Amino acid sequence: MPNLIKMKLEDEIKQKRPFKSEIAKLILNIQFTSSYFSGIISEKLKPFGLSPQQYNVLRILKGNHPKSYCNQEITSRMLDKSSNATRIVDKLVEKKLVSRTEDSADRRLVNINITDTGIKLLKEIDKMLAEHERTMKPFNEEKAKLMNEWLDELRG
Amino acid sequence: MPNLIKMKLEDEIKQKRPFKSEIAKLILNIQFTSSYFSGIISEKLKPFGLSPQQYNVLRILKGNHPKSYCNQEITSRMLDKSSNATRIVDKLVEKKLVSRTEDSADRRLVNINITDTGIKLLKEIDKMLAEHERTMKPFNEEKAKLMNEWLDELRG
DNA sequence: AATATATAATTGTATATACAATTAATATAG
DNA sequence: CTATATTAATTGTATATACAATTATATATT
Repeated sequence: MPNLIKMKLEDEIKQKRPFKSEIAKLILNIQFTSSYFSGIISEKLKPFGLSPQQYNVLRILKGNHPKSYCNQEITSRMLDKSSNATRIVDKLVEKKLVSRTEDSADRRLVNINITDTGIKLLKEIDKMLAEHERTMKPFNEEKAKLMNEWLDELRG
Repeated sequence: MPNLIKMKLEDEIKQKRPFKSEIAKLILNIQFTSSYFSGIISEKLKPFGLSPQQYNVLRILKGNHPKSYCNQEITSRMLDKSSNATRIVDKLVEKKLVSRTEDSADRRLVNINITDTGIKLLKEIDKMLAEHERTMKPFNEEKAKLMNEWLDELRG
């Protein structure tokens, strides 16, 4: 039901009293909407055996392919700054989607590359996501652009 | 640094290529902004010994005080639908912020109430949060209202 | 060059989350 | 009225997260 019709935040979380302010409501709404999309994305990724975080890291690495990124370069590009890149990369190495090599110039660093298998998997996932987007209700690009600016401002 | 000046999402996650669309960017921006606020809120709650989820549940219960809510009524009102209300309530009971009583009419249900200690703690937290809001850069209420509508639409 | 400081990654550990399995009580069907 | 299905909460368990501690290497200081 929540997916089919537009529902106000108050209805989704069954809040009775009005919010103290639109901004107070906005913070909750952002958290709720984020969790809503995480749920959907996580569900869509399940058949591919990836968690949203693993997918995020794979995309970061593909964005720099064929060059590598070290651990901290990945961390600084992740959506969730507090997560542990080492362990996420562990999982991706297990699945042979990325490879690790020690940096010869600075041996503290470890260079991480996406493999061909990883690139192929990402292509499949992107195809699936594009398909999914087609089934979504269209949302105005101009509105999205404004919202992006306002979200940046809200954090600023 | 990210807290002091307005920074675009691309800079925050050091993305080089432009996004495929404003909407694709928006989904990421919502997740990033949500994680940003969660971090702040979680930090602010730490001195009170509460996690964001525990705080969320306390507020839900206060919203219905002096009446109780059962487990599923709490779950349906939580921001994150997939979390386990039983365990969060466990923690709150340990801290004597809520109490549990078996429902006499339907013994499958457990009625959960916020205690006086819980209400007092929430008052302190609200005071602290109001103080924090005063130090925040003001954000236009009208913009916030529009964003709330658009977020609802985006999920719809 | 030896020592201290800083940086990068990993590891340890407690807590939280996702989700299936279980238990207990109630509602429904034959 | 008994058997079955449904509902509510709890428990089990694997995985993920937060964050401190550790290890290894590099840089800076005397």
